[in-house]
This record gives sequence, C-alpha cells and structure tokens, in this order.
Amino acid sequence: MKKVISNQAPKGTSDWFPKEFKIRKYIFDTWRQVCLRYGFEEYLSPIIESAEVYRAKSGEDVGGAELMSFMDRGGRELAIRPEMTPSVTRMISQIYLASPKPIKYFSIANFIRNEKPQRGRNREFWQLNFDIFGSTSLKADWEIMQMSLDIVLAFNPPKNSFVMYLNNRKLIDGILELAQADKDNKIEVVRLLDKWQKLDQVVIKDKMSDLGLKKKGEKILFDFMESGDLESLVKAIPDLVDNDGVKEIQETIKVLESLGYKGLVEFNPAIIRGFDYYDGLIFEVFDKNRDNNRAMFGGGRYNGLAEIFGSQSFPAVGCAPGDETMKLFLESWGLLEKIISEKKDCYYLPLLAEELSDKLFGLASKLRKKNCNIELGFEVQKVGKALEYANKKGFGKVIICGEDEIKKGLYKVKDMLNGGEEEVKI
RNA sequence: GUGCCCAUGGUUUAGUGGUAGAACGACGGGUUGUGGUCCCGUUAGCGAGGGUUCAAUUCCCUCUGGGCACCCCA
Repeated sequence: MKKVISNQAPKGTSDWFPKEFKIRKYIFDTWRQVCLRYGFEEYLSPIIESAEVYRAKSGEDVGGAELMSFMDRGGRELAIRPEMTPSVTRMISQIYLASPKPIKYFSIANFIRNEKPQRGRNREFWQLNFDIFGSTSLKADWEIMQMSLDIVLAFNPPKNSFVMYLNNRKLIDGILELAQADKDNKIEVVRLLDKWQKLDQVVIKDKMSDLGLKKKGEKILFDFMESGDLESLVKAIPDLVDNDGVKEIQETIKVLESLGYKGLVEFNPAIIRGFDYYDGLIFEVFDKNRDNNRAMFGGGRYNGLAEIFGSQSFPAVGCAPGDETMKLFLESWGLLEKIISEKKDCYYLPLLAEELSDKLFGLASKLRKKNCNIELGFEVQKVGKALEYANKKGFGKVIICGEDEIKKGLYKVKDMLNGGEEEVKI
C-alpha cells in the first residue's frame, strides 16, 4: 500500500478557495479603506521574529506553549509571529526619535498560535492592527475608538447589531485601591472581574472573598459591578471624583456621541481586557446577535509597554480586529450574502467551433489589452453548454462569437443576470 | 493543558453482526446557436490498527482526524 498523504490543510489552518477568498478580501479591503481614511500608513513586518521577543512579554500561553518556533542553521530560535505588537514596537523603536509624531501605522497580516481550534479561533488567523504611537492625547484614544466603530459600520450592519463597551484601567485601579487589595492579588481580582458576566456571580464573590479584599471595599466593588452606574458610583464614593479614569470615560462617551455614535458606546465595568499591559482607556466591541453574542475585538491604551523592549518608552494606543470574529459577525447578520452572490467581473468567451480558435485567441488578447478580464474556452462547446458553464462558474457576461458573428464582423455580449444581448463590432 | 461529541462516495447524510441506499455535485446525454427549473445515464464510499465473532462498516479498545466548551485570546 502506498502511503496516502492527507489533502487537508494542517490543523487549525484553512484553505481559502475562491469563494472564501472573496469574503476575506472584502473584509480586508474594507478595513484598509477605513485606515487610509484616517491617514494611517500601511506597514508589514517579517512573518518570523526572534522567539525571545515573545517569550519575554507575550505571556505563558501566547509566548510559550502556543508559540510555533524553530531553530535556524545558526542556532537562533525563531518563531512565527503570534501577534503584531512586539514587531511593530520593534520597528517603531528604530524610527521613533527621528519621526514626526504621532506615528499612525496599520497592517493586515496573518499570525500563528499553536492552540486548539474552535469556533471563531484558528491556529492561523489574520488581524488588522492599527496603532497610534507618540501621543498621550485623549484624542488619539478617541480616534482609535472611532475607527473601531467605523470598521464595523463600513459593512453596513443593521441598527442595534453591535455595541462598544468602554472602561478605564485607571478606574479599576482606583477602586482596587479603595478596596485595599494586595498588590499580589490585584491581577487575580482583575481576572475575576473580567469574567463577571461569564461566570456565576456567587462563585466570583466566593473567590473574591478569598483574595483578601477589605469588607467595605468589597461591597463597593460588587455594588459597582452590579449597577454599572458610573454617576451613582461617584456620588457614593467621593474619593473617585478626582479619578482620571472616571473623567476620561465620561468625556469619551460625550465626544463619541457628539460625533454621531450615540447608542453605540456604553460604559461597562466588566470590560477589563486580558492583557496586563493596558493602563488607560480600554474597550471591546460586541456582537449583539443572540447566536453570536461575543466580543469581536478590543483595544486600548498601553503606554507602559514599549519600555519592556529596552528601547525608549513611548505612548501607544491601538486595536486589533481578527478576521474570523469579524466574519462571524457578518454572517450572523447576513451581511455576506450580497458579496457571495456577486457575479465575477470576467467575460466567458467559449470556443463555439474549432476553426474559430485563432480568431478567438486574437479577440481575447485584444479585449485583455483594453483591461477586460476574459476566460477563453479550450474545448469546443455548444452555446447551451457554454452558458450552463458560465452560469455555474458565476460569470457576469458571456461573449458569443461564432461563425455567424465573425461573418458579420461582430460579437454578442450576453448579460447573465437579465439575459439581454448587445452587439459589438470587432 | 482539561472535558464532551463526532467519523459512511467529492459534499450532506440514511442504514445494517451476513460488506451499503439517497440527495446534491462532477461528467455525458435528452437539445448539431442560447443558461439558471426538468428528465435519463455515468462516476464514486464504510478514517487506520487491534480485539470479540463462523462473519465487523455495525460491538469493544487504541490511534489518527474533525467539531465544541474551558483556559487564554482575535
């Protein structure tokens, strides 16, 4: 028995056949358009980086077990990138001092994380990364958030189909301080808060009690998480009046609403973000569809991150939507059907008789020079079969050019949608 | 890393302890110059290994592959 090699794509990756490619291209093109509209410049980094970059900062999973790494011939350990932030930070650190600020960069790239695939998550995935470096202004945060909303709106979703939840790490820090959490437990508390809406709240409260929060602080925290009402929280806890986080949240919502995003932005105390490096405004964009009720993507400010790489520290705020979650959103609201059913922007030119071969090759060449896309038939077909073929392959137009047409010095262009024909002189 | 579910033509699936049927697809024809609906034909399958058995696609085990949830994240 011959050894049979599987024709399946490697685990966690998927082949993009033309139908799928069309969808991804539509998503990427739309993303790119929004980024360019905001004056962002496109960049790309190598698909591999020194593995130590990720081992140093990407955390136990992304930078450890899930890292796809290998040795080169010089004994250097390299890794296929699992995220963009280290690479773009590395790139920016080369040019930061010499560049006019702010630096606004975006990229659309693929990544590999060696994990168990499931709905909305593969080993290979694509992300749009857009970041602003070198600005501490809240306006930079607002622009990133505005873009995040525009990136969804650009697909023409129905009203009330998604929402951006907003929070601020400074507010969380402030509350934790009031609750007098041990520093060691702080990350644990934040992790639990992150799961506020996912887990049974009794369980969370039990676990929280084990983390040594002061009774009074604990009550403040729970009341806050339950009500999610920023105004009454501030009233109840005068200490928070001066908290920058509160001010930034309030101002951000006001600004975005005035920009026409009313109803799309809400404060939500349960938005924490898993990454530890966030240190200011943070947000997550949610699909509101019941069948796909999930965070699509998120982002926020991470001023403290750059210094981890040993270069000069610089402020940053950014966001990274993934292709898979975006596609699920579009599917859940039926926003891809139009794209899928679009006819190919290509003419089919069947070979109706062998004697016409030379003439049709010539015609195809002539039309291609005029920027028409042409598929020329190789085998002789009857008109009926040719139309059936064109129909199955989704051609928008068919050029009918047989002996009769050649004699008359013309060809017919048939529209496959309405069946109409048009005569064109050769 | 943990847990659960699944495995039959190219695809979606039915079914059985005595080796399998359908639909769709592809290809050809009905129709020697007009498609999307119709009719006919052709094509092609029990993931791998082991066990139980006279006999396994079916029951059991292992592996492989796939899916989902958790962890984490896009």
